[in-house]
Amino acid sequence: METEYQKNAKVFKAFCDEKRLAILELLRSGEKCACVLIDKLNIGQSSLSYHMKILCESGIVESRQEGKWTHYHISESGSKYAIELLKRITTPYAVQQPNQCLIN
Amino acid sequence: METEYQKNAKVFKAFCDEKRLAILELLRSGEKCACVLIDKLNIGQSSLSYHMKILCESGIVESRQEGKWTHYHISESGSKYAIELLKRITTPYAVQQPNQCLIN
DNA sequence: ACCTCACATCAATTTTTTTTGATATGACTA
DNA sequence: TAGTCATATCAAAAAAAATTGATGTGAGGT
Repeated sequence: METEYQKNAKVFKAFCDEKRLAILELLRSGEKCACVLIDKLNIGQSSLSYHMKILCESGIVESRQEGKWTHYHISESGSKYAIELLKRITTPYAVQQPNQCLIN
Repeated sequence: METEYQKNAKVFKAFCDEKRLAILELLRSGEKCACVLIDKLNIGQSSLSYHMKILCESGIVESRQEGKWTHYHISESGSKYAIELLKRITTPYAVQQPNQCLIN
């Protein structure tokens, strides 16, 4: 069984590797075919495939098949989700303070 | 030399491990001493120290010395920075389109 | 000054992630 | 339907991250 923490960690795996950040940077300018990414990034074919799998599993990237080619693009909903999640896990929450009302 | 990608990856290293997410969750309710964290998570002393170092280096957590004790808390500025960074790297930017003006 | 406590650091080991080269799959093409 | 191309998957190797137990360090207490 996957814990909440493992599930959330998976989302941020997308961003904790420099190769994947480089891939995302390329995708920022629009959808790219795998072959273009391989070409621009100096990376082996199976290595790219591995990273794309992680990016897709994180929800940050989506793929679209077109004949033989696979095109990848940044998922708007996935990105929004990650941003909200990041906000949530870094926001302190109000702790039940001992009652400080003087008349009690 | 550290690339921009390596530098950014370091920020998100804070969030891609379940133990560190568990630590952050504890810190959400307020500053905690290392000994409390060790106690609440089931983790060795040197292991906690290792994770705290990564969290501090990411900028997400800050530490405060008080006598023998080290207290850790979530850094508001570090969190804000991470959120802005995440927004930036997942936001597609407008690409120079071929000029589509009909009179040219 | 010595002892103890809380934590950091280190070195060795274990575990996980990443890379690599080989092979599989599934779509187009001749 | 045989061949080729793009990509996924696999297994082995390499590299990086995490855990562990031992030792170091620096603050307080006696």
